[in-house]
Amino acid sequence: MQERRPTLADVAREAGVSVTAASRVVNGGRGVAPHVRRRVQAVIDRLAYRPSPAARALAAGRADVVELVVVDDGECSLGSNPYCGRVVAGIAAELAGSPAQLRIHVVDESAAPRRLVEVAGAASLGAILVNVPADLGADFYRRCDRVVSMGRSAPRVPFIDPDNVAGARAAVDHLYRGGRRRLAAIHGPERNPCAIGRRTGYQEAMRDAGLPPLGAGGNFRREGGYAGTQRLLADHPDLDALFVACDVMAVGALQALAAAGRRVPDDVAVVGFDDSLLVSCTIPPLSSVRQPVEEMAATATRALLGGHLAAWQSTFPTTLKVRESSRPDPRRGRGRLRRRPAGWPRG
Amino acid sequence: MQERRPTLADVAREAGVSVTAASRVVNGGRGVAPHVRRRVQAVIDRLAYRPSPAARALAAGRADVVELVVVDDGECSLGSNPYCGRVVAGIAAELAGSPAQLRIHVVDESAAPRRLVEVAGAASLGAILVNVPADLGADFYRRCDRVVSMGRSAPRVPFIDPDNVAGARAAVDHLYRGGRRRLAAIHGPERNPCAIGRRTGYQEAMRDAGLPPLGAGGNFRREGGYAGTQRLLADHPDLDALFVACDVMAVGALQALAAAGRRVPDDVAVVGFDDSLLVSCTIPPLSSVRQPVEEMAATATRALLGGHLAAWQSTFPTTLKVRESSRPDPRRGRGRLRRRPAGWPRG
DNA sequence: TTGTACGCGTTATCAC
DNA sequence: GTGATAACGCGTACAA
Repeated sequence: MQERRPTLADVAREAGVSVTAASRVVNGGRGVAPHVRRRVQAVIDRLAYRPSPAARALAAGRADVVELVVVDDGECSLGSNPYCGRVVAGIAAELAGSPAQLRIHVVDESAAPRRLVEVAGAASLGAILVNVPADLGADFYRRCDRVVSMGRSAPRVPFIDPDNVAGARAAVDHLYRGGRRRLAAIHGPERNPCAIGRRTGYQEAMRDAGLPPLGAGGNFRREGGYAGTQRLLADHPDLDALFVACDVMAVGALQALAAAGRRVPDDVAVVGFDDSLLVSCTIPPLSSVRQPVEEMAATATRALLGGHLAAWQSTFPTTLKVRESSRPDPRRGRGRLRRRPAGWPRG
Repeated sequence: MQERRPTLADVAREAGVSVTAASRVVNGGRGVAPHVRRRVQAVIDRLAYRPSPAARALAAGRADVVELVVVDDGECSLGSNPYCGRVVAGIAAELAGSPAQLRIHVVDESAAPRRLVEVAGAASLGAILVNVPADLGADFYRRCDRVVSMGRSAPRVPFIDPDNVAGARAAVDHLYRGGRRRLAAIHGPERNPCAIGRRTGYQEAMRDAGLPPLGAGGNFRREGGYAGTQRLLADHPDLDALFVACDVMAVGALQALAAAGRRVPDDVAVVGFDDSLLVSCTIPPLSSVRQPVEEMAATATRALLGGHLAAWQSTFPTTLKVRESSRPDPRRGRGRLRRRPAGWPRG
């Protein structure tokens, strides 16, 4: 179907120079006379020469490939979780224009330990980890230090994460200012680092506000949000606000509230976390704490390409996106607002 | 950080055989004495030998890589469209276990013509195309015949698609049996092959039912669903069912209906298309025509790996998933025209 | 059945 | 500034 692709040797011969010179031109290397460079470049364009990634990888001992490793535990799979897609989009955007490419490994939870060893051994530019448990992250890091974890991992593993604590605090703050006082939360998985941060933020903010924390445990699934809301409604029928640790669960919460006959936001205000594509799909549209996943993934990618990763880490600010699900109820008067206690977090 | 990875030569030396024999064992080739095979295999395991993809690609002239090409036109980006994630998941699942890997190219609409040429030129195992317009698909096929388009493309380009026509018919059928007679549709982009199939199915089914088609054009975005629904409500205030060409638009439709004070499914039944993760996020849960995207992507991948792609094509059955948004209204008799509920219409 | 030797397209080292 | 040339790790005719 296609002719043999032109090689560097073809270019060199055609331009009347050595392959070394041609290689230098291709790679923008130093030590080539300007007129030679121009001549070679012309030939490259004419032949539509593209270097062979395989040969380049073999010779250089490293491939221009960023590995994306996603551990699929049912909650976080590419097919069913908006987060993963955003990560891919962010990496892809950063890689566009560079010769580097993105390779994806979706590994089943059970096969993860084995598969991660393989990927770590074969990684070149580096790897980005999504939903990789801390112990496996540490293991990976031991084998390959060119790695960034999306979200905190084991202590020394480079990571990038959103400011979960501040995000949760902002959500509580916003709900409090809207006059809500029976302010409950649905948390994520017990030991998930993101979930821990969001729970901490909620608890700190509630303590600062002098309110009792009302929490229900959960996973990061819709069903968990639904069940958690049912439990909370049973235990605290008078609750008037919900902070939910992720959008997917928040969707379940909205459904549970609707099923229980509570109006949103009139009876109960709801704020989710992630600001995923789901927020505009609910009725009413969901307030949510935005984490800039695409930018974070792009930053992680840049860090990998850059190289200096020793103890690298980065925390991105989160921003509260207020939508219909948490508009202040006009019936709640300002008079019901408590005075701000000392140490109340700034917005 | 890591020792030099063992090479095939290491394995051969360690096992006391030639590299050829070792290579045969690695690749499961024929012509190796059983006891030799076992001995070599033992060494491979002991050294944890993994063949170098780069060297293999260079020597064999082809890399074990499946290229996924997604044209990002704003409607179909990995970050914001559930469909793309499902494709990735399907390919990844099929590739798990094989040495082949998945490489992702998200190409901007404007850069698509240029980028597709590059990918086609460098493709090895082959490519899977998502949201690639027919003309570009034809162009790609001309340069590289190891390609499958997700959804119909230009005439000779191998493709895999859901049975859009039958899916749409099933949706209309279901709504009709639920007693709906003022049955409108919101279509997808004018020239999108999937959208065309769904529109055709709707129109055929309506004709067969002896009902006048009521259609509004749209894109595949939520806003399009919202606007289309508003238009339809304005033009046909008595409509009692909506078939929407994709879930994302259906979400918009649900919102528009809610804003207009129409109850779902009591006043208006809604059926979407795709059965994406959105269906369980709406209130009420959305009936939808399921297309098995993951399986389709896996099948496409298998086809690529298999090789015989000349004029290959495959159409997958769609199945209607009935949920709350289109439950038959008990007040409606089967086949009887509906009675107007009290308090309607308004606005 | 087994082994030798060359080629794949590129980078990098070192002489010129 | 330029150019031979040796790796890089593997597949595979071809010879034994």
